[in-house]
Amino acid sequence: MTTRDEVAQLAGVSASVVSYVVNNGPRKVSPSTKQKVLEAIEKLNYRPNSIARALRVKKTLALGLIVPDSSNPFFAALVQSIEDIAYENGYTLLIGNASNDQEREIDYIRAFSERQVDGLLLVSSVSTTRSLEQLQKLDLPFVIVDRLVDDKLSVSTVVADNETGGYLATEHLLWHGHKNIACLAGPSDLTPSADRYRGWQKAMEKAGLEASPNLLIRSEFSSLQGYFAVKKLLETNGSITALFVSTDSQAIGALRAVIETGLDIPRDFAIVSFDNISQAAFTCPPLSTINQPIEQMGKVSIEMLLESMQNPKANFSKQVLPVELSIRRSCGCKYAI
Amino acid sequence: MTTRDEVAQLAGVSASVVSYVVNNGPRKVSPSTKQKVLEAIEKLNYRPNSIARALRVKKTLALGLIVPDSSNPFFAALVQSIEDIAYENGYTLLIGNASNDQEREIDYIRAFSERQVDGLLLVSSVSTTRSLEQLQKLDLPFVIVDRLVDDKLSVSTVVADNETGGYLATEHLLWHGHKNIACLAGPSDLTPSADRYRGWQKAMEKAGLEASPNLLIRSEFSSLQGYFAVKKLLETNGSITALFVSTDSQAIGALRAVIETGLDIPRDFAIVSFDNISQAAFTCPPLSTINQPIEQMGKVSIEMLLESMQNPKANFSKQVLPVELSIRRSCGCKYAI
DNA sequence: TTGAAAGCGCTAACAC
DNA sequence: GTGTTAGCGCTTTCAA
Repeated sequence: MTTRDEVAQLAGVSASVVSYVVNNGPRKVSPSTKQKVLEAIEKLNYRPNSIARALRVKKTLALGLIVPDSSNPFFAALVQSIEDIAYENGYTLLIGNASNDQEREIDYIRAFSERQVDGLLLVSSVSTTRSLEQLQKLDLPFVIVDRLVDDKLSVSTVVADNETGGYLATEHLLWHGHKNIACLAGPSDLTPSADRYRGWQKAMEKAGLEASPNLLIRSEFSSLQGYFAVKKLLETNGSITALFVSTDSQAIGALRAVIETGLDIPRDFAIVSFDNISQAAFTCPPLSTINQPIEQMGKVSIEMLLESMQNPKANFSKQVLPVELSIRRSCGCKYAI
Repeated sequence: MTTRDEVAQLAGVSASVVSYVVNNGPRKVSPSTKQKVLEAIEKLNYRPNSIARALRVKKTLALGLIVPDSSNPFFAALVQSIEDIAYENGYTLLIGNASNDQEREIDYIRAFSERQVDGLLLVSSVSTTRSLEQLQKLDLPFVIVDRLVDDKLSVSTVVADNETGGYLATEHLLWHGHKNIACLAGPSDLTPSADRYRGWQKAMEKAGLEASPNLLIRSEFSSLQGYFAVKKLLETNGSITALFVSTDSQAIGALRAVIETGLDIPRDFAIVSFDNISQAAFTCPPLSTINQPIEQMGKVSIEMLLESMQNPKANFSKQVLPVELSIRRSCGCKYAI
């Protein structure tokens, strides 16, 4: 690797001048010397060492992102959207897959902070509290994504309006005339899961129906677990005619479980789920689902992070992004895609 | 941020001793001083600055990974498996999504090398040649994943046995009695796509059938593009009864296109695809597909990279990983999942 | 318009 | 067993 000093030597100038031309500043250099430097850079194929630069200026232009499961389509889409905006802003993304493991998550927080990332985006695997403790004593700008934290804490968060989403989904199922509407929720310690569940509950109660415990089942956020959960539900409860599922991933398994019992969707059984991942348009039947503005979520997250990087611990904000029902076929509506 | 010098001062020792206890070497320190240092570290909540360390030792313990589209389920799975092994080995992953854009890919190569990653894993978006030029003059260990390069080049690669996969898939369709077997390939400049296509071609020819151009269609690697391509194919060619699709993503769209024409799969029409992403088990009907050993691919890639990091430009290797047919329902076989 | 020099936080070779 | 010191490659202030 060639260094700045070698360039300086070849160009016959001092090291600082090389720096000025590489960074276009902070001082001006005469066109002729600039030319010489540029030629030397070209000739030696010089590339500035950003590690050395980072040490000096105390900025790495790197951001950390930790997610529970990067191959889950929802997170994959979120990661992509975040990566995109990071790239636009000249930042590089360090990615950590916590694999739904709290220890690993905390490990990554530490590793990324040691690597001096300028900011951190975190989607917690389990509860956010322990990671929060870790982060608080780290003096590292961060924002919590897709997880709600105690309102009293001075922590920036961005989430979708999960409760409203659960409500809208259930309401739509009620509108189709269903009364026995079950809910397939996710793990209870994740706030999106809890909020979507609450939305279902409220819609049921508003309609004068009981959100009874035996209408509620839970599973991890995967198609396979969704499949098993619904399979079991249908074996024990034959009167159910509709289901609100807390993620599209689970719904993909749910569809299969329902179909295997010989029921036709949507004729005999309706499903509305949540997320609107791109696969939702290609299930059979296509999923009616609550659209989560994934791109916007990524965009807002980074914007908030950059904001709090400029204004360290000044202001924090809690953003709740709107959701809407995206109608396809699984709910019983007539129109396709 | 507290630094090593502050720790040294509080513990009443020299800076090097702090270094020795933090790194468990290279020199021994007496238990008592070690204790003092540890206490100071604890008290000040000291975290070593790995940027400074990297500058000194010329190792960042960071690896770069560039993929064409991180939200594509296949790449998402690949990224996850690579991240996992990187983590096990104490490396952090910088991730770059090229968005199928050659310029952006090259941009990332440059950015990652400036960041002094210890090694790079690349899945090219378009042709690998331009990126290869860039990499060659960079003196950065790298391995090309899921793309073949000219055998004569001293470049390490790991790919699945795509041609055999295409052959096996088509052979299975032939075994089911199909004769008019079309092929939905991917972009022709990507080697996996070209190789899978060749597998189809060879199987057809071996069976004495013509791999005629009007049995071949192409689309990008997405469900939506797969859908459009097959839709068009079926409109213009009514005699086709089976289809080999070069990726599961495309096949998900293909399934839908076929079903919309009123045909039943697998009764009237059979499909075998490629990749065996986790979603393939949940389509309807579930996809029979060529299993690509994604985890192993990640594992082997990193191993090869670590190898060539230790042995700079000494030896390179070209690994071809075996594939196998994973039978579900879309091909016409009777057994499920 | 440019050069010299200090120093970012760390490691490790050289002293003792 | 421990302290001192010379850098790693860079930015930027201080001088000229």
